[in-house]
Amino acid sequence: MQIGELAERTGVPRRLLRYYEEQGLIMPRRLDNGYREYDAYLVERVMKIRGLLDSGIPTRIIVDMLPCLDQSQEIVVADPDPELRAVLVRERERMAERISFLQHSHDALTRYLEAMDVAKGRQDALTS
DNA sequence: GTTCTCACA
DNA sequence: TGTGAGCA
Repeated sequence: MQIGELAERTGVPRRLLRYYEEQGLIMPRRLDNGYREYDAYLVERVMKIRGLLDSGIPTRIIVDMLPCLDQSQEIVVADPDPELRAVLVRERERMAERISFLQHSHDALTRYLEAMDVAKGRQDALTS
């Protein structure tokens, strides 16, 4: 598929897809006319990349994680870099903190919605 | 329609 | 990290 279709199927603007390519996140083939040609599996990959970026993971780290993203076969790490591992552990900790924060916000929202429903119930009881 | 690059928030 | 503009 061409860039327009991938953009539509992933919800990621064409401009951004080219940017991801520039960052080494995706490598489409080229047609004879120079247009980019994307394989179908890249739809999922782009969405996973989006998720990682939205979680605050920088592109340079996502590049290193690429083999784990296309989870088709077993992950083989040729050269286990201890430094990269340390970076990834820190990222995972930051992610856990954000998840915790979101969970608290989620719970607070749930309580507020319940309070709204209670208020609505009182209102209905009065006006009926 | 697509490509690219440069500038900029 | 991501966008806008101008060009071919």
